[in-house]
Amino acid sequence: MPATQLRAASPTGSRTGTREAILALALDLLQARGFNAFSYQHIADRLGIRKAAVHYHFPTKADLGLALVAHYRTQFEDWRAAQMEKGAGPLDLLRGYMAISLHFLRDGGKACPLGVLEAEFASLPPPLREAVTALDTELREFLAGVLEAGRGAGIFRFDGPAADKVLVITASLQGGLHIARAAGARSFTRMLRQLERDLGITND
Amino acid sequence: MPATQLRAASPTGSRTGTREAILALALDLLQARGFNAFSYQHIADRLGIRKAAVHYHFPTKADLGLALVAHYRTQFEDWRAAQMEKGAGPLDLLRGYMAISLHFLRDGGKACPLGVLEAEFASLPPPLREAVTALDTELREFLAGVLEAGRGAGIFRFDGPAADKVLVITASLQGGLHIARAAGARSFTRMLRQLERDLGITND
DNA sequence: GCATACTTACTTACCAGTAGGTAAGCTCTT
DNA sequence: AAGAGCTTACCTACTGGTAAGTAAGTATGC
Repeated sequence: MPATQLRAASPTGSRTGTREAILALALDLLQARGFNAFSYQHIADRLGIRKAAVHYHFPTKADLGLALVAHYRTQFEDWRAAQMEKGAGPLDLLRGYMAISLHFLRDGGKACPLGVLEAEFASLPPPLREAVTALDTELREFLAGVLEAGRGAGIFRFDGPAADKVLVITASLQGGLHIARAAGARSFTRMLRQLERDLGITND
Repeated sequence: MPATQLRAASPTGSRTGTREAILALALDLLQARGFNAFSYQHIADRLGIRKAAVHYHFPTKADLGLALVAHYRTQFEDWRAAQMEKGAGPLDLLRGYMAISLHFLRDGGKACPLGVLEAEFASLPPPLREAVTALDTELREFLAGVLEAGRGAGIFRFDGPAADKVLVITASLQGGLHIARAAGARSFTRMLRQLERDLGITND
């Protein structure tokens, strides 16, 4: 899509920004309701455009899902780059990652995009499944590095491989966001505190 | 539902067992695909009956969802009663609970019914939401008791309130079952081992 | 500098399929 | 005779997706 690149490069080229508006709204709907629980019609209605306009930008729902994963991946990469630039340590990185989840929860009870897609995994188009698996792996590898570095620096304390510990932490965060919808937001903040205790982090 | 009680009480009263077959299949579909991802038509097709027959037993999908939660609750109560009868200790109970999750995963990559319903919480009929919250609370209270008893007996070792630790464990189990679909079944068994390590359980 | 050719970003109008749900009738057992 | 347990036939709403058309902008050749 050379035209898209052109628009992205030159601000004057983007007259409406419809594509970006669809992506932002769809990510919201995905996190708040799930991939199978929103339709092109919902997006069109809330954006004041026609359904076919959504299909123009994202021909099939699989295309939209793929773009959503790519969009979320970009957001994560930007966050990671910003953290690295300001020299964030393992504790900053872990707490920053937790803060992202907490922000989701407070923003209308949203969940992690990957957690939502994994919950609906069986009904996802195969290409979307592969994209989810790939990003999921990337996030876990990043966090495993954070955990290992933190343990080496004496900031975290835990038994077993960091690759196993990261599974507990990401599963807790994703599952905890879902549980918080039924059990209340406090359940999630209490869970976060417990996750820190389980890493030997002593709170002031 | 007097008819249900009658059929359940007197085996001769149940000629076909259609109601039970619907419940069993619907629970399967719920765990494997999600509440919004199966339809009355799916159930009817796989059971060799008509869609209206499903509506006869469960007029609306909310009714079916409510029955599903009640059904799962009964299964849990039966399991708990059986464990209590054979004098299971905290470690048996915790591992038994983990084994249920592992059994779900191996039975076609199914997830915890409550975890699935919580992931779709926003699109659930309000009565169903309340039933989910109630059962979720019950399960957590049970497990918190197990954790506290185990800590008192020197079997488990963890910091903080058992009510917080149970949030980490249930969120891990529910989230871990979803993640396993994208990351593979091994990720779940490794996560289970880490959960045990985080409780100070030393494996042979 | 102006017409021609083409692209972008939509709209209107439609499609087949499926969703949940209902009313009326049939059949078998008690 | 009555009711439980269905079936047939239907309804409306909505799903993802497509075809055809159009207004507005951009690029190119002369």
